[in-house]
Amino acid sequence: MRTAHLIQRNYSRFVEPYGLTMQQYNVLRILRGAGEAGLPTLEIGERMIEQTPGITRLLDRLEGKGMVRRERSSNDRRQVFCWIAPAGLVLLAQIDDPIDHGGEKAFADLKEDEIRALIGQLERLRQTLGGILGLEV
Amino acid sequence: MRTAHLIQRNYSRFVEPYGLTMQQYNVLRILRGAGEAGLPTLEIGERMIEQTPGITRLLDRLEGKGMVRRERSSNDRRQVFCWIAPAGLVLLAQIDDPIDHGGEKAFADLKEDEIRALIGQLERLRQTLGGILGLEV
DNA sequence: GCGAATAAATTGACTAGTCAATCAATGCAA
DNA sequence: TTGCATTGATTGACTAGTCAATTTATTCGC
Repeated sequence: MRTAHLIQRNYSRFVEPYGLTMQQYNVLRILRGAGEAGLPTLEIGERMIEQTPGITRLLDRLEGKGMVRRERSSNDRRQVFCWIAPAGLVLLAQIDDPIDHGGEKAFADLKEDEIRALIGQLERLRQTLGGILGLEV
Repeated sequence: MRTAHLIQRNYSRFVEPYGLTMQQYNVLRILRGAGEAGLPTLEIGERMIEQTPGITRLLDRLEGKGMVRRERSSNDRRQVFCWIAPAGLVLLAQIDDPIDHGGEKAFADLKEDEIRALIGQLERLRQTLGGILGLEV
């Protein structure tokens, strides 16, 4: 948990100058990945670590900044679809390089196969925890 | 970060029935460890993951529940010393066993030496990150 | 011994994460 | 086809984490 906290802070340095939090950055990345199709609100939540009520408010803020567009689906009027707005794409394009570079530096001390081992062990841990908690991981 | 989040949730299950959050539980553990001597506010913060302004408010809530006692130091009147209150000790005594047991279950799938390797790699990662961010780890 | 720098703690304002409750739309079953 | 459960999303109320600014007390240099 200490390590996760430091990683969070490390990445935050790169997105905060652009007025984004890590979570907001994450949502934008997910929406960029979804492309023209967009995504319903709760599906964004499923791809993040977070619980659903938080997603709505995250999107509120991003919409307020003009980074995201939302529209109630005419197909199933319970759903609200979300798209990344052009301003969001421009912003991401600026952040992509520095943040990737910053991430590499953090892991520079670990060898390729150590990183793989680390990921594997964390995955097994999540598997166990997911079973205990009855959640997807 | 996903794994850390699940671990947090796993432990939360055990402390929330007692009206505590994980961070509050953590503070109580630290204060129990400090014993009769108590600890100044910011030293508690240093032993946690958190930044200082959050500690004050954490302690406000714990004091409100009668779990913590605070007193301005007569020695250096800038400092506020904190102690765990008797009610806090009683509460911890109830939680200790279930939470330790719950923690063991989470790591049951990893072998002893895998856990050691995991800890070592996370430590090296924190070392690197601490250097980059200019923080203690 | 005085004034400036420093240290400990707090407050304000914000974002985020959580649970419980609510609301509207949809689907299903008799 | 009407009533009831389910689903998608939101709101309210709370805890937590962060930064910037502030308050109060101490220390250091001269």
